[in-house]
Amino acid sequence: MLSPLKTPARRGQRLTPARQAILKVLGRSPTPQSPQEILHELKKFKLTINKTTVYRQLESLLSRRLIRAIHLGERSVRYELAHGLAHHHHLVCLDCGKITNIFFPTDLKKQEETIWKKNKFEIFEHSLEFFGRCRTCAEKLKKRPQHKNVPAA
Amino acid sequence: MLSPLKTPARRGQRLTPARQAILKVLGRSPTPQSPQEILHELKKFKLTINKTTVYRQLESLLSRRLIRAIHLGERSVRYELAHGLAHHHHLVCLDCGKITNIFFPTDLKKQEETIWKKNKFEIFEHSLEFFGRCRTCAEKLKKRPQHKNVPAA
DNA sequence: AGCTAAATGCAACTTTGTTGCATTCGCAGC
DNA sequence: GCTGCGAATGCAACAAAGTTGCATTTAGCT
Repeated sequence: MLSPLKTPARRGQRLTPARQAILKVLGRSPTPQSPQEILHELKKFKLTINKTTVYRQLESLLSRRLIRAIHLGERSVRYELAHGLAHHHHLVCLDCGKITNIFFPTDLKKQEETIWKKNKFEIFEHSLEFFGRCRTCAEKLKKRPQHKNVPAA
Repeated sequence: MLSPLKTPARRGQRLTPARQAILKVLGRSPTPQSPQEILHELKKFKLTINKTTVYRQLESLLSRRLIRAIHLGERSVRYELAHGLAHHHHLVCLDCGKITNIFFPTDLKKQEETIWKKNKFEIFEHSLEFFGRCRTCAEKLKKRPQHKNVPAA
């Protein structure tokens, strides 16, 4: 994360090409994108945007709740449009890294209430991600039984 | 994560001072620790262990399922003993960064079954973390209404 | 005690994200 | 449409976190 901005409240006032392009990239992507991936996508649009700008725009968009940060256990954080999709979670394949969105009602309301009662901890959001092996990798495994990221216990 | 080891299967064969010390640090800590924190703790034991060794041991311990990796939206991954505590989740205060373990039955079995049926995605593990504000920070806020990491929408 | 491969330390390196500062540009007011 | 202000950008240098190659040490076997 970037450190606090000098004038955080004023950020995100202008509709600049960089901001538009980043939103466009995120809008087109079905799954959350890392800063590196965004940078890479921007080049396809023939827009060479400096990485500093990308990081700063992502922070601005995040602080205004236009995008959400997703943590899938990688070095980079991923981002997705906050209002692009209904509330959902992610499946992460530990073999190929593929990310899939899943939509189903996770009724955590009761549990969030319990936490509030027990711990007096006020919950703003939660993160629920599933890690495992996707169908494609499972089929490959049948043919050639070997995989890289999931060593035996 | 480190790239695949040359001989991953053979790692973790010896009981070395470094391995013992890292397990001791994790065993003493109530909440998951980052590599930096582990490194810092080790110094308290008058053990100066190289960061490379720490990263390699953590990977070895992880691959043997002696520890678990926890991702709380920071740059670093955190680790905790795999068998130290029953299955649990975490509360992360966005104001002060405090981490709390919570133990309650999250019945995600049905949902994991649904995912298997629908997506043919085999789940090995899940990650459920709650982000918000702890009691202490909430009380501070009453006195001096200001906080840093949770800008208004 | 000697052997061998696992484990370690070190330095150099890569990747990812950050900061300071000079310059450019969106846009509100004229 | 011009102008001025401050937001936004680019660049280069920096910082933090993690990785690699390789020479050396050491745990655990015989």
